[in-house]
Amino acid sequence: MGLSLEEQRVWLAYMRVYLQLTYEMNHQLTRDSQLSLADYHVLSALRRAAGHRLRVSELATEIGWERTRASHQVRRMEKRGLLSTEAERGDRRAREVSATTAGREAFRKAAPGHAELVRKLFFTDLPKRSLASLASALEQVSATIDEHGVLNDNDLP
Amino acid sequence: MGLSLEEQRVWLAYMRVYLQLTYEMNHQLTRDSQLSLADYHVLSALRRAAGHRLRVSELATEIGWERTRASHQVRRMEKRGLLSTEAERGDRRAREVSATTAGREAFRKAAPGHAELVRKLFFTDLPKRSLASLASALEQVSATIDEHGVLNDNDLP
DNA sequence: GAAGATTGATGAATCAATCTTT
DNA sequence: AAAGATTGATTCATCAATCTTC
Repeated sequence: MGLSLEEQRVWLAYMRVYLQLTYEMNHQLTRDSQLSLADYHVLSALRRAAGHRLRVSELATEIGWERTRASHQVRRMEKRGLLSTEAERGDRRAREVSATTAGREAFRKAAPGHAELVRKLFFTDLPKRSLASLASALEQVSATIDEHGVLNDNDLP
Repeated sequence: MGLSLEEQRVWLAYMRVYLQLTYEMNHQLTRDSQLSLADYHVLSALRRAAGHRLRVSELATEIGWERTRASHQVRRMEKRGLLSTEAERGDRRAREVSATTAGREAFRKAAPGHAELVRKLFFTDLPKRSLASLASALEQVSATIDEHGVLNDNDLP
């Protein structure tokens, strides 16, 4: 059940990066723009999405949140004028979320500072030759979580 | 300023793992034990610490939090009987935090389930031969953040 | 009844202001 | 005044309960 020594080493390093980086990203964003890290995740997911729109539940899955959290976040961002929503034609249970002009503009303004932070804190001292293997390792982990994770787990008994 | 294509690939994968894994860890812990992920971080940091005790600000640094967050968290955990604190001899401004017997016991009970989740979601499909390079890459990133990050940045002008 | 989503209450995180000891 | 830490107010996250459309 326990982790091997080498796995423990990986895990401790991962946790350190995760904890430090979360703080730094959130701090930089709230200081230099009017966006929180949560806001940024939402706008970033919408920008990557086909048609630049997502259902609330798709948005939640994309960001690794529960629906209820996404719902609250969307409501608050809508109130601030960053998002707009409308009922989906064909299935009026679903709501489609998209960024307003103001939302896209806020993201556009915040993106360079965020990217600069990422470059500075994550990539500065990382040798170029290690990028490919790092990418495949992380992609593998992400795939494993997709398969075995519990978020949006619609398995039957 | 922008990231290269390969860097973008690494970053997207990192963010996906970070978002998914945070949710899964927190969910598993709160479901199977009486500890939140934040509680677990605190108890884990104390267990690793020399003498199994840390000042509030050391604890904060270790977990990547601001002092104020650590202070609130310690107060709540003390109320629940998981931690105890005492003024440091020699410098009475500082408070030393340590886990109570109940706190250590709660951690001991929660640890196997947490480790099992980590093994399942992170390491299952990760080839053994990629562990060493993954560890050095993450350790390098952590060192970079230590150097360039803003958390507990005591630089002079 | 199930899928998609929202609401309301409670506990947690963040920011600014404050307190105490050095 | 600076270092170490806490407090109080506001915003955010989480859980359980509910609503609406299929």
